[in-house]
Amino acid sequence: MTKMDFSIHCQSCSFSHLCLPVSLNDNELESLDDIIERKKPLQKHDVLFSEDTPFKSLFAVRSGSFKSVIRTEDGQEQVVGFHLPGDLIGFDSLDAQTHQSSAIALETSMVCELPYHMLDEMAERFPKLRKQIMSCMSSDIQQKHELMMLLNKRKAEERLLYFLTHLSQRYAERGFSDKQFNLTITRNEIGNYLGLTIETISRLLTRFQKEKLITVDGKLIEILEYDLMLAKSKGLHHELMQQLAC
Amino acid sequence: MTKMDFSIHCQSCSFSHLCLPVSLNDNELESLDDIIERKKPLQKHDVLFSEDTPFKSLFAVRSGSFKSVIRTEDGQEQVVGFHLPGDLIGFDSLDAQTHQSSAIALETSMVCELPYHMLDEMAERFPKLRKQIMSCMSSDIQQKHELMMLLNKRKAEERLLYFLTHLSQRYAERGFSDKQFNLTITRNEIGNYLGLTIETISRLLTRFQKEKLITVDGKLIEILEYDLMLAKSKGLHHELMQQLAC
DNA sequence: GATGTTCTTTGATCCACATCATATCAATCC
DNA sequence: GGATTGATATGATGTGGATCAAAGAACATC
Repeated sequence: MTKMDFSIHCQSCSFSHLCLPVSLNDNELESLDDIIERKKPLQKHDVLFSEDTPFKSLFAVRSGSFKSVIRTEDGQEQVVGFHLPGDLIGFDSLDAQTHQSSAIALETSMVCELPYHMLDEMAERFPKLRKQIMSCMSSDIQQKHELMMLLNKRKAEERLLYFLTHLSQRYAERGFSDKQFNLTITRNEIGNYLGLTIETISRLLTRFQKEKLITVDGKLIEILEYDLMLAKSKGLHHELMQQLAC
Repeated sequence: MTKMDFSIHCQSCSFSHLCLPVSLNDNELESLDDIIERKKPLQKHDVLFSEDTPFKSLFAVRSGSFKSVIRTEDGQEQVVGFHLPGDLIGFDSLDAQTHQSSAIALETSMVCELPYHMLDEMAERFPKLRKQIMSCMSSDIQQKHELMMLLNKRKAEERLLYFLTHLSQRYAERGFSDKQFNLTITRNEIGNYLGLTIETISRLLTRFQKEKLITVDGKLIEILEYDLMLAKSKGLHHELMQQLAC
């Protein structure tokens, strides 16, 4: 046997509303499910693919979490994204022979492998699938635009608050606890992603705690003031204060 | 007559090697050409679409140049891209009812309008077109990753050198003069894109000129030391120097 | 249970770039 | 021609977060 069965199918996957199955009917879903290869679990730090792996598949996160990183010519590393269950990984490599980034498990995780040529063939037959793939890529681009704004215009405090509220929101979408969660992402990785040092992240987290926005206990984060954090992350806090003053 | 004819077709367009027509055969190209609407020219500062324009088409730049900007809730503007002939605009909005960014002409420019639902329908019939659209989006994402690295890891000098060399390279791909060109982009827009102030851009440009990397005469830029600039933009300069010393 | 190792916290210092202020220059409009 | 406006340049000053340094915590290994 060459293909193992790790038994969960799209039809019963609790993240299908965020993944490609969205909007497919039973028939289409079954076809999609047929081409998906369930891989065996990856352990923390395991490399799903790296920048020299030939590109032949996209991956959907089934459980756990991943980071995507690119490596620069002078050997530095840049985290370009974090992936939660239901997310698709690999959209940056459709025009290349090999992957253009590396994907690394942040904890014990499972993925579904979607052979790209089969997916493409299905996209021909199923307009809704085609539309969904395009939508995913589109919102990926959109999110990168927001990130550019964050990195160019926002200061450390706002960046980290954006990160925390955004992560909270993504947990909520997945039915996880969104006000209290365990970070599988290290402070180092957060800093790398947000263009800040680990020291700055650490200082801010303790400050947020003093300000009663969150509580921190190692990797366990509790969000206490979501709305305020969200407002602050958008630099709207000062304007709100001004409005109150007027 | 509802549709004006501005007469240049894909078959004779000198940027087709960068645009969707790449890899299409004559037959396919003709079908593509049929769905394209040539619009009348836009003047500098004209808005091709903005964030409240209903999304129904992608646009290909036929001549001139554009910037894409997003607006934040607190009213700031973020430039997220510059578009030259052959580039496609609008990939960030495929999953939305309205455009998710604004596109503004930087000079007198022309575009081809590609109604999305017709393009999608063609993507069903022509695998190569489908592949090309996906490739375009994919390299868009990839480029955004590179940009994240630039904004997070590089200092002002390296960012601007990247911008200049990258622009030069894009001009070269289009058969334009790549060592001497007129910036249709203002220093303000460059700064906004790179997360720097206009003063920093101005100071760096004069410094680069003193260092004999470029000459600047208002909007006219001449690249004198492309290779050196490229190396410096990647932070490789110091290592090169070290290697020479060893 | 001692001993590296990796991750995090906290403090002191520094610097690249922002900010502020003013000057220059070119284009446009009465 | 003079006035107005927008883009650019350049100097003086300030600051947010990097960098440097050192010490805890948490975790793994034997």
